[in-house]
Amino acid sequence: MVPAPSEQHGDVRRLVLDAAIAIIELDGAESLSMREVARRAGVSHQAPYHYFGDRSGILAAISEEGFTGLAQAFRDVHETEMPAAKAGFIAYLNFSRQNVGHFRVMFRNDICGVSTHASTQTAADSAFEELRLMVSRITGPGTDPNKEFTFATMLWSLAHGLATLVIDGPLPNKVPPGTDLESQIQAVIDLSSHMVALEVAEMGLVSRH
Amino acid sequence: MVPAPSEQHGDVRRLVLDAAIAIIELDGAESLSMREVARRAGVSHQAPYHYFGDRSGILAAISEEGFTGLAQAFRDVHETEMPAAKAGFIAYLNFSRQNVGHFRVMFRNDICGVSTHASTQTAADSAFEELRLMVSRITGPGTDPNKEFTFATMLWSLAHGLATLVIDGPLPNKVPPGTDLESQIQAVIDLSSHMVALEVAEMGLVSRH
DNA sequence: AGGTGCGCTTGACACTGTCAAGTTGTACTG
DNA sequence: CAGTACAACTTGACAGTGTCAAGCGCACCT
Repeated sequence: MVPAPSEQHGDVRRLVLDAAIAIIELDGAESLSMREVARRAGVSHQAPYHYFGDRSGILAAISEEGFTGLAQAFRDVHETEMPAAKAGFIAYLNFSRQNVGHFRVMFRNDICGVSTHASTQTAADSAFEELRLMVSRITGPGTDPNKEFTFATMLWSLAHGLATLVIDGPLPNKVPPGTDLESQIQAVIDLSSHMVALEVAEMGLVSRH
Repeated sequence: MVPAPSEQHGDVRRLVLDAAIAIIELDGAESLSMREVARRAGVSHQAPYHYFGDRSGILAAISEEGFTGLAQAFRDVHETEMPAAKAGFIAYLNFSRQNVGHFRVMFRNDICGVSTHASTQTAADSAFEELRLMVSRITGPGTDPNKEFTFATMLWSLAHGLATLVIDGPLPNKVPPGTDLESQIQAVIDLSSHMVALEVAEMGLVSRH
């Protein structure tokens, strides 16, 4: 079949990518099939291979896009007036819930392609660097880099754990009656921010001494 | 081919399950193939179906086993003399790292089978109940149930995030030179426990007032 | 002795990822 | 303006996959 002339061309790559993201969002990366992607994008079963090489290529492209977006989300945190930790949590949760397709791929080392696709690797590094910058704003200047890394990992774990439990985990089913998921997420973020603030305050006291 | 008489029978189910867990541990749930499982277990390509119905059945069985194990790990926390929060973190991390195959399936709602397989559901519920009990030991008696749930979710997020970042995420590649993964994990756990203790202490002060 | 059913087996089918080899339009060279 | 090179797809083929259907052997009851 000849390519439909109704479609402005050059978009095929984007069409394919969006179809893939939609499938992952609906059914998980597990059931991402190149042929289904092609069908959704309205192209031959081989067109996706033209742009992405193979299945891992399409996943790498998705996670590259995701890491770029996450880095931007981290940068945007600097603009808010909220405490940095709280703004960071909210940014992470928002990003993950608004980009479920990307998120499901990005943090799965087996399929995200950071170790196999250089451009994905760079995008991931850049997101991580933004995280580091954000954390150094939270802990304040002059913090020991090693301590800072530990702190960053802790914050990251907290945000990442909550996001994955919400998106792919059992949390939505576990919300007690009388409240809803949204307010529980808010409550966890508030509690976490408060707790982090306590820790930062104590770190300040200790280091001042 | 006639079943090999060398194999003591009745073990086939276990053989199949272990083969599946091994595959998931090596290559992720993504690439769990029923036929490969059968090959590893040394049975026909249809034998796994006899015991587990279909692919989702085998995954459900794995996560059921996982949740049962996790519940036990939580129960064992009561025996230690460590602060409960710290012991809980360590238990969660140890469980996840020693049962990577199980863990990779348990917290993926799309494949774990909690919503489709009743026995998996019960096992998951029991693990969650143990978590709740553990948390109530941390926050102390008489805490508002809603607040307690929020606290539980926060602790769970922290532990779960760290575990997933370590097992399937980019953390192992990000450890700064001069330290190793193990000591960084320890440091994050220590920091987290300390921070949680600060929060609990403040909660106590506030409620006392 | 004859049936019943569990614990597997082989066989078949539609579907998958991927390699190989066209086909078409477009851009650029001579 | 013919020629050619190349990107952007296409169709075709192949081995491997999940799953349905049906068959076989053996233990156990009646």
